[in-house]
Amino acid sequence: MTSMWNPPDKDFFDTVWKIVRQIPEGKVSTYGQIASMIPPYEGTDPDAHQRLSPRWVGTAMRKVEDDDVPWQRVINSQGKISLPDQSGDKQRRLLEGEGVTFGKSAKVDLTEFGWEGPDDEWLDEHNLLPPNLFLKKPKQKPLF
DNA sequence: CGTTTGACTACGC
DNA sequence: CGCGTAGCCAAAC
Repeated sequence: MTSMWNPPDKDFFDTVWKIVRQIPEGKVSTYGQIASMIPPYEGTDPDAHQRLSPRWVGTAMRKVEDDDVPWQRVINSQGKISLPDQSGDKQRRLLEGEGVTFGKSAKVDLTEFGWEGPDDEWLDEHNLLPPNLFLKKPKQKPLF
């Protein structure tokens, strides 16, 4: 039930779009990183604090209609584009037009182009969490 | 109202 | 590195 969300937003699509609008030109973020910024919410089991699955960030990108949401700046955790070839090419061209470069295996170097997230003040204003930059094991160095 | 569906990810080879 | 797989979970149907 959407009313049980911690943030005041009515549904998580708005929250996802709001975050994606903060990604600056020339930078990229990942589905998992965006998802990690949204606080846990109460699921059907009150004890289980659920987090938004990165899949839903992808779903939110698919539903983007407003031109002010830079959907092309969200790629997957491998640094690659998660779209069928034709649309993927469009996304790649858009990013290249912003200065993002693709290396071997059509991968973006996240250490160079990865967005580190909004500043603390913005996060606080919107009741969101700092992005989890530790993509794999908790005690690992951040990937970017 | 139950089933299917992903613009995902971590992990094991 | 690449590839397959299990888990993911609200929305769409």
